[in-house]
Amino acid sequence: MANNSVLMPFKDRDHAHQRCLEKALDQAVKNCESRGVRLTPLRRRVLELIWGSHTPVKAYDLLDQLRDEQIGSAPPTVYRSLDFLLEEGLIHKLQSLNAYVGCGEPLKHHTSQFLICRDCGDVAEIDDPDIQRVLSRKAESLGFQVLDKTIEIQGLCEKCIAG
Amino acid sequence: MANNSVLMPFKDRDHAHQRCLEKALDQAVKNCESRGVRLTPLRRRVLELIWGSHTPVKAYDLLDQLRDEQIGSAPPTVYRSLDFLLEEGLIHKLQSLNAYVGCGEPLKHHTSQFLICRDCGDVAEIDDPDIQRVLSRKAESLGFQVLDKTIEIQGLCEKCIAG
DNA sequence: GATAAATTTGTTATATTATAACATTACATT
DNA sequence: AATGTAATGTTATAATATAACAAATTTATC
Repeated sequence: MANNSVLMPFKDRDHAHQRCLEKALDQAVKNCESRGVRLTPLRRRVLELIWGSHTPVKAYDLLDQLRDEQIGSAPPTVYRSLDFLLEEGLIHKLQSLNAYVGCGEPLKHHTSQFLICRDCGDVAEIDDPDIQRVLSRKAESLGFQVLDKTIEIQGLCEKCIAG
Repeated sequence: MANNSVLMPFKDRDHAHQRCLEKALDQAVKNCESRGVRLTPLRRRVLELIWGSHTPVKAYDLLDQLRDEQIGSAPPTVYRSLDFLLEEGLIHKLQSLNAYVGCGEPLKHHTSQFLICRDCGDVAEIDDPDIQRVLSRKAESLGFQVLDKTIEIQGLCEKCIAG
């Protein structure tokens, strides 16, 4: 990849999504082991369902899928799993969509930036040092202590512009 | 003000909020006239209520206030007014709070950046050219066409850090 | 292994945020 | 006044999320 600030690219024609799902699950298992937290079957399944989608997933869509599989049955089931996965840095919530995506770089907790295509719904996760720097510098200059960042760019991805 | 990229500052001890409410309302009236859209009593009142608060306002809080005044009575009343005000660039929605704030620079449609204090709830609106530039440049380098931006920094404002 | 403690999940109920659909009223133009 | 358009009212419901408490499971300790 030319640009190493891209944590999760847009999914082009030959993007092998099955592989990145497997990779994500492997990493999640390792992360949870090393942190001494439990990636239970339920939590694991929710993470799989999120990674299984090419686009951000809504909580109640997850709930429907779990119900189809006779796992979990009520909103708290899903929201607790989402809370766990968010807490462990395995997924992100997109505030402008009320939807969830797998984290492209779950090894470290971080803030990142999202490019959201309004046409195809696909999302790219990036963490650009220039963006982080300019935001931190600005906050600092105003005496503001940064605890978290929500950076979501809505627009059209290259593929959709090409038509 | 030292830094002219600040569209709406944090409200310090001697911030005369009544004056900025009046200024905002005056500007809103003028904007709507010049655009040929109607700032009806309801819409105007919603805008006043939003500006009347020092912190972001929730839709259902607005609804409660309107009910107290025997104006409007149901959610659509409020959401329609909010939609109008958003459309006209007179307010902004904070996606990470599901709440609304008056726009510090309603003369032009624009995207801006928000610093949200988790302690006092106060919000500053800025529009920093460096931030805009670095985000635009990054999007462009990925072939992404920007239509809108959600940039919300959560943290602690200077006052609250000082304690 | 039995027991106690802690964590996770189930369950029911409800809170919060937002929109759909259609009726009515107000305003603007003729 | 008649007509068309925009705004608001009204009822119902969709979509997102959490509270509170019970039951089951896992982990730690005896």
